[in-house]
Amino acid sequence: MTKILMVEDDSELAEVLTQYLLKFNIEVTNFEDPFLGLSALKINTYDLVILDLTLPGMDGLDVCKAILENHDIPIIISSARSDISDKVSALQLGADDYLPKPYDPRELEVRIKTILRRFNKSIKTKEEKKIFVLDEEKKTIKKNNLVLKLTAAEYEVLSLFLKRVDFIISREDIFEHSNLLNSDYDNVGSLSVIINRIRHKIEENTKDPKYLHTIRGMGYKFTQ
Amino acid sequence: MTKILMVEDDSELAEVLTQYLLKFNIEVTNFEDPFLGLSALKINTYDLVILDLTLPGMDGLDVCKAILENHDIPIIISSARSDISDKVSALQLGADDYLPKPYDPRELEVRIKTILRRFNKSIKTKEEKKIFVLDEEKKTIKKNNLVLKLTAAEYEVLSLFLKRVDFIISREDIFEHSNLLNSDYDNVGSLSVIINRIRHKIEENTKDPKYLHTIRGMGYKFTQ
DNA sequence: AGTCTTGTTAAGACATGGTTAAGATAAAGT
DNA sequence: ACTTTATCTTAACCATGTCTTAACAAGACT
Repeated sequence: MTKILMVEDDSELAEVLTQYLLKFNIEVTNFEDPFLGLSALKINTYDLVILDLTLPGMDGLDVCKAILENHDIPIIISSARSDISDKVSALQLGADDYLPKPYDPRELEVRIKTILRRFNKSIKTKEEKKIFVLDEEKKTIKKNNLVLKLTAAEYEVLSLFLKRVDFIISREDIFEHSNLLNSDYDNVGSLSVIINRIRHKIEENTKDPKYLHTIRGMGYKFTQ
Repeated sequence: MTKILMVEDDSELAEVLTQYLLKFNIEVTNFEDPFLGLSALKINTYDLVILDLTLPGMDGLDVCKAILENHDIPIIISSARSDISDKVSALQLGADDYLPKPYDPRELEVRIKTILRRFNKSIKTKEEKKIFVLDEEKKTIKKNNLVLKLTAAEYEVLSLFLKRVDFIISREDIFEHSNLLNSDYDNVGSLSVIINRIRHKIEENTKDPKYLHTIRGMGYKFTQ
């Protein structure tokens, strides 16, 4: 979960952005008062700051400077002023991006991700990247939030793959971990038929699978 | 001196920017043809790429993708199109910034500096940047965080090299430590074919290998 | 009975590793 | 410097084992 500190006095806008970003597993905490924001930064850890420059009664750039002096955290400046000298001075001061209002929330979202990608390459907004979701209780597997229509054996096999994403699973392993399939280690032929059927349900092009890969001589591997 | 590779088919604009950025100790090399730019990137080292999206007769995003696949270099997209979906897809692809034309050269200058500031910082933080990473559990080898598509025999051989970086390994040794390859010490010919195939997957220029070196009369040596 | 699911089979598609031969390259000999 | 020789590279091809897939059979469930 990515955590963001926002300093924005327009509470309505803040709420809209908070709701929007939440969809992408980004948690926003807003402070209308920049000093409250500054002290929150000292207590909690955040991944990024979104700072409104056009704060009433004070210079947002000073706040920006104050943050940078004490923290190594990326800052995105958001401002109603869009003239070039503002942009230049904010970025020169150390901000990482400058978004003139009004902006599209989608742009904010990708810019956040772009900056965090560089800042810390290991920030993987994991949840949103999951195309396949296994629900063991309901015994369903969703692809892009759509429940796949799988038979019992297909579910059994695919769920095993989902529990061991990126690992090579041998045919024997699949038989071992599945109580449905005939535990005859000989009939590997039937397994390729099941794999084939699964592929037809989850892949766009079964000839060139995106998710369920064959590792020749070893078994299969699932990649999200 | 900061070196920048620019791909821009408007030669007039390119000239203006080159002159402007030179004042700030930034050297710009422009290529009107993106493929020339791509090959220049392989030969020389640059600190950043400025890529014009609206290239005639081709998709600039493909160029962007091609660059990112082979290089870890910041990219600023410059485009005459300013609609949100273009921005979003470019940034999602891995670009570091998106500047809609026309823009002020001053803004370009500070954005270059902003990105390089972060980029250099993030390089400093990652202690060891291993280019090749072997994951014996998953039976994968990554080059720059990208999983290489290797066959069983190729994996076997390359993983041996990765375990003995900087050591000369004789052909016999390779056969000994690999259970896949025919243990006929005579058929050294087939090994050079495998080496060749590995080189094609990991080297930029197989004629002048950066990693997998031939030690004539002795064997091979791998260097990270 | 009718439908759905799983297993069997067999043809053939495919990837892989090996073979070969021509050519490139480097070292050694003259 | 030149030729010779040994060594290595590389493209093209082939044999082989592996995997896919369609069609069908057998069984299970409704």
